[in-house]
Amino acid sequence: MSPAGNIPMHRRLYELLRKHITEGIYNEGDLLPSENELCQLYGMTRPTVRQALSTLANDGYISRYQGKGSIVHQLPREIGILSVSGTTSAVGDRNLKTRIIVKPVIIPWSDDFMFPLSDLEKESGCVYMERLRLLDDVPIFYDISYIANINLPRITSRQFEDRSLFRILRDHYHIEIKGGEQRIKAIPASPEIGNFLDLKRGSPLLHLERKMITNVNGLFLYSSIYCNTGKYSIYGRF
Amino acid sequence: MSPAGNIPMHRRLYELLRKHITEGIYNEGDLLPSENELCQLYGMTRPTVRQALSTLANDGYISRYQGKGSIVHQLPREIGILSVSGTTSAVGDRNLKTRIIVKPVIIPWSDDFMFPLSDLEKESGCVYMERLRLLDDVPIFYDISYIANINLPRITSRQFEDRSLFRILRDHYHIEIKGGEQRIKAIPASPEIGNFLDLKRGSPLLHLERKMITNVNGLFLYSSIYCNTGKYSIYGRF
DNA sequence: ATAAATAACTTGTAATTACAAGTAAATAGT
DNA sequence: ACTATTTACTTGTAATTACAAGTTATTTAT
Repeated sequence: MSPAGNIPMHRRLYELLRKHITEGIYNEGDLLPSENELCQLYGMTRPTVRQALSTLANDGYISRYQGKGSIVHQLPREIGILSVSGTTSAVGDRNLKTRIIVKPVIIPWSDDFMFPLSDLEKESGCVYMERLRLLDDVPIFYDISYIANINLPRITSRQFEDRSLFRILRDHYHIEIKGGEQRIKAIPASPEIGNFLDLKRGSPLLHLERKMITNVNGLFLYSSIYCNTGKYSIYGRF
Repeated sequence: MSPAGNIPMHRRLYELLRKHITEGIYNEGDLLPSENELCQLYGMTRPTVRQALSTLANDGYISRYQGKGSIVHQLPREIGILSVSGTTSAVGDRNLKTRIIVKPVIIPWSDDFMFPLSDLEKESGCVYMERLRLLDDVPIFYDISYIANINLPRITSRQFEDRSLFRILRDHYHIEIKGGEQRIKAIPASPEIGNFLDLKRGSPLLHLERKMITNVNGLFLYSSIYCNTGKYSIYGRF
């Protein structure tokens, strides 16, 4: 393996192993090939292999034990960056649908926005959209997205049906989510939100406010997510 | 700096910088000294320094930017491993109180425990306790803890008032939390829980089920946390 | 047969070298 | 005064070497 395509070798190995783990080539509890074996297999040196394994461990895909090796974990499936774990059975990608409630429009930012905004963001205006996400045809997430309109040509005319916002940002604008912060609350369902999520008014609802950091300096992705956790839980590692 | 005390150099640098960040020697937005400067300052080489900075970045204390440097973040205060961010003002350690509802007792594990248990855990029995945690004299967390009774002499007779369970485990048993997993739900308050948290029956309540991994092999700490998020939010980074 | 010592693995730590790529400030040219 | 270029600095990537430390299976001695 050589550093072609401008993508670093450790990143390529990370993606490859991650794919093998998520696709089930390695299963829960399996030992990954040793560092030296990976070096031979993919023609790279130990620091490079170790960097890939270190990232995998940070992301929770493996645990590394001195003298023993790297053990594989099977994480729950993810929706966007949110993980859900069903109370009954595992969640597969197949059953996930997205319905657009408000197509992307450019609006001014609200004065009392949930996160502080930079001057650049305020000047640029806000790309706004609302989406409903269903699992097994049951509405789970009501997702309101905000992103500053900085170098996002033709964003309002893109096809968002059944495609992740994250994927569109990555494929068309080379924007990737690198991390972020969030606040979590339990709130009573308002009549409007309750209507979308099939919940009675006042039913407990999970509310997340998130600010996501991208690889583009000064560009952040914000979302306000209402989540019906009656059947599924939000799952996370720390 | 030499690898004395059997603690690796990169770890020592990590702890030092972390201390400087949490104590406010570096503030939000500050640039850390460059990698080469840190090398000179502490007499180590770049890979070692980079390993320390990499861990700091993973733990959310800094963000690293190619060509620019490492920028410091001031994280919100933490209660145990849970971060809370107030809707009004910052949360200080001073206002935090703990009230014991059920003193530590040894009981058998429930048959339908929230996480699967190992045979060793089942045989060992369960140290059980219930605590109420208050912020500014307002009850915020109702915390039910479970831990397998493996090598925990005299655990039921320890003083838990106003002291963190984490600190007791660390100070008396050399047990440290290394990570874990959690499920988050919004639920309606039951009369009992509502009574402790000053909430009407049916009010939205945040419920967390957590399994925490320790440095002791096979020993896990479980907790079921009910959280009144009316005034404060659970805060997290990812 | 059992137990202790050994050997052969595994990952962890650390120094060294070299260059690539991104950022920001100083400089030179208009 | 402004713009473009250069320069100096930052972190990122990658190979190489050496040894330490933990785990496991094998071998050896009892």
